[in-house]
Amino acid sequence: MKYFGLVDCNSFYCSCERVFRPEIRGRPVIVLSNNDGCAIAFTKEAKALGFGEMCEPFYKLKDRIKKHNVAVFSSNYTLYDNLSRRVMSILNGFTPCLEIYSVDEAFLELDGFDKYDLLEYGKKIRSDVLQFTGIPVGVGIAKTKVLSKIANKLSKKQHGVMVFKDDEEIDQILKSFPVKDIWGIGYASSTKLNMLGIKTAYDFKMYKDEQLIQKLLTKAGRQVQDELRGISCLPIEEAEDKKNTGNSRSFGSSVYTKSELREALADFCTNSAAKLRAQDSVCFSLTVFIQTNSFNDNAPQYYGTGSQNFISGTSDTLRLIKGSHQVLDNIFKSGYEYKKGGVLLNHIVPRTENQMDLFDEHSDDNEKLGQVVDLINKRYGAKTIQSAACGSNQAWRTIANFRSPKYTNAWKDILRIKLG
DNA sequence: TCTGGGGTCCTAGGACCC
DNA sequence: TCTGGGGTCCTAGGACCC
Repeated sequence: MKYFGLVDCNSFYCSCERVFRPEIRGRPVIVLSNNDGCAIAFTKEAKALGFGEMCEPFYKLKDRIKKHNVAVFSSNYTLYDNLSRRVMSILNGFTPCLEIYSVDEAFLELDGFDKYDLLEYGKKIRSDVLQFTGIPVGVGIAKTKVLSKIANKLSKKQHGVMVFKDDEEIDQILKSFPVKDIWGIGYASSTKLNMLGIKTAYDFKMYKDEQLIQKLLTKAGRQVQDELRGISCLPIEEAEDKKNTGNSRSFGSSVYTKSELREALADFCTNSAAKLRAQDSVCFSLTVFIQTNSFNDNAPQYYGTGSQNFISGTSDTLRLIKGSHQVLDNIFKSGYEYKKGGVLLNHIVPRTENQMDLFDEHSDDNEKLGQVVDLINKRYGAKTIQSAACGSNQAWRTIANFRSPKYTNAWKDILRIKLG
């Protein structure tokens, strides 16, 4: 019998901050999004104080944060990525078949493991991850991915581990599990299901008219229904190369000029190209967008977007920057207050499948330049070397007033321990 | 010019996820 | 004053072909 485990890190970003700051354990912690814009992660202590609404603007929370002595951090993605890798490497020791679903979640295939005590196995996973990384996790184990998600959610009340084995017990749980909280059922689908009188996961599981479900929720919704019934439709998916990638951000402060946007786009291209090279791929097309502040009702609004195709695939930062600037020339309109922009790379293929073009002047892309830049930045820290097009003025740079040190990847930030 | 049936490929946009 | 970023999958429909 095959089982699926879902391991999910508790309040992951907050837990990462706590690993190197023992004094804030037990204290409420909140982590902010880019530009310290809004709150995106909360510990259970913070939730108990009434925080926890996803993406609530930081400025609205300031007074309450001060009142309750909440520890606040800007997001520190380098730290979170690093700790995520450590967690995943521990999990890899528990199964040969691991799917890293997100920075803080992974599915484990447990094929033939039911001859062991799955509850004990779950506890062992939990205690090992905590011991070796300092990150607390919850473990849910069931016969399908959708059910393991539900088990995981309930594990929070069960000392961190929940195993679904007994069918009657599962039905009891599904009867009090709202259909809108099922993995794969979002707002649109749950509204449709509610209109059919389906309120709980159990209602959905037992609903007989499968053709209607297929029609209303498409194939994806039908698979969720079967997964609730214990019929596995969603296999573990091995990591694959990204099919699209990109980089976009809200600006630290508003920008008005084309030259500032050129700098920001150069920065986005630099980040995106590094991602491409990291998976040894090239892209054939690039999309740029720029937009004004949609929250400001009083200012004129504009959203500009445009694309450019490349004759041969590329991961050359300089070529991408040049392309993004050409698109910008087409879409830029002066007189607007720009607040956000981004670059998306499409039609990505492995470098080995790149189609060269005899008449393309770029066919001799300097791959080695990119590789050397990546190596230098890896060894000496991000942005040690970059294109001058990224500029130095950078009013658009992200604001991060509460950023923790790079404990795991900058020599100057490594903790020192004094003995005696 | 009109008429039919069958097929592929591509793109935009919706829905969902963390 | 201050409002996140990065993905995937699916479907409908247009363009094109025989």
